[in-house]
Amino acid sequence: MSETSTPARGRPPRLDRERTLRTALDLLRQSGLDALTMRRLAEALDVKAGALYRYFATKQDLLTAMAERMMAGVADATAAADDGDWSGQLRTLARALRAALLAHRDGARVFAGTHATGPHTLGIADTLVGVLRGAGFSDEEAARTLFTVANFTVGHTLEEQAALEPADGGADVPALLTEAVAAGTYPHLQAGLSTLSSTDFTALFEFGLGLLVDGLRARR
Amino acid sequence: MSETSTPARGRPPRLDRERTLRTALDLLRQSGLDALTMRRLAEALDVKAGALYRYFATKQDLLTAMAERMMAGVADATAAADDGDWSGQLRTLARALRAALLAHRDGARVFAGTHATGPHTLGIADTLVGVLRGAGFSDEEAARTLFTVANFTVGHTLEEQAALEPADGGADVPALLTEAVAAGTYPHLQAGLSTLSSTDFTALFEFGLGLLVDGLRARR
DNA sequence: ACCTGAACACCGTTCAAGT
DNA sequence: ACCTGAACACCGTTCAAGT
Repeated sequence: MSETSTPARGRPPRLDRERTLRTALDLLRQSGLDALTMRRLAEALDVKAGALYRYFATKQDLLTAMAERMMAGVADATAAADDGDWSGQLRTLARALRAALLAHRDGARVFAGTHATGPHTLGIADTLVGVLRGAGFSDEEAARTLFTVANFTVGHTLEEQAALEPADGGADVPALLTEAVAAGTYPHLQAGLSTLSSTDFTALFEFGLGLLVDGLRARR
Repeated sequence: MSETSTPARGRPPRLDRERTLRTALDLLRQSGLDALTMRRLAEALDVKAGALYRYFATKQDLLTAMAERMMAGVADATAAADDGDWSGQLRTLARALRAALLAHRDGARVFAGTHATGPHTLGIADTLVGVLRGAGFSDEEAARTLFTVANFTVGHTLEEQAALEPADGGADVPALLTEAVAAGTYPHLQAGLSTLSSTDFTALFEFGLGLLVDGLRARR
């Protein structure tokens, strides 16, 4: 009885899902999604690329596991908060989801590109639906709200992280927008220019979240 | 004076942005974004891949032009509609945006992965902001609503089109969800299961859009 | 049992050279 | 001026063979 229950015949593995996952998330944080290749990940693990396929059937599988792992902190952050009624709890949940995506470089792109169905992801979903059912919303309204809040949050954070990246293509969006608007063609965009080129994504997220919550309140 | 104003010295080009763009959108419709490679596009145009770079600096450039082209029909579809007050016009705009993304395979993925700032895209944005300003919302509220509606719509359609794709990885999401929920671990998801595994994305979109509109109404 | 070596079938992009 | 040929520096994935 040296350490584990299974006999462990042959050499002990140098690799496992856990170490691979941690290294992949580190590499993501350092280099971004486009630089996260199976070959570079293997190199960081001091192994050849082919070896990764013993633990993850495809790269997509690995990305799904990464997305699920990103959701790990959300439940705790939510439980810790003291947030009153259903609307406060819903806000807390949505903010924690955005924060979890923002906590990893390209987090929203990874999450949007996969379909995580692990315990963390399902736990968050269950909690959110539970908050709404507890507040008297129907099962159908609660389920639809889950999707609406998730889709809005992911859509928002996708934009937010895209705006944060260097945008190596050249001119950034605000600059292009300012230029196009200056020509006088888009009067309404011109009026909202200061907000449109603002980088206060938190205020923007809170605005959208506020609309959803008020819309829900009107339905009770 | 044979045909155009410019002298056209040398052979007439076999390629141009317009034909390349049309062929690229055709290829997208037939094969999806993952199969849209510069090499395959070149083959469809009966040319070698290197030739494409005379018209588009990078693949990202081509994708941005495709995203802009997808927005072409939105303004017309919006103008044709007879939709009453600001809330009806806002709904029409959001529905037309979703329809434009759905009209092309992987449309939302293409749109989300680029930052189109062409006249169609800016025209839609200007119209939406104009509707809200005309209804008495502040410039800031109008601009923030633009982002909220766009982010929600793109986030929703990303999910919708992902659910429509074959999902070659194996079991589909509803199946996985049903299985996980059956274990009894997620009581609230279990209650909403019929809605959660429903494929009525139009109803889902309308629910979210309705929340946003009602939220806006509460702000006037 | 676990990993390497080596290959297969691709990618986006560049650029000298041809026409 | 426009396109080809050929290369550069990569990809994800598979699988016989080694240890």
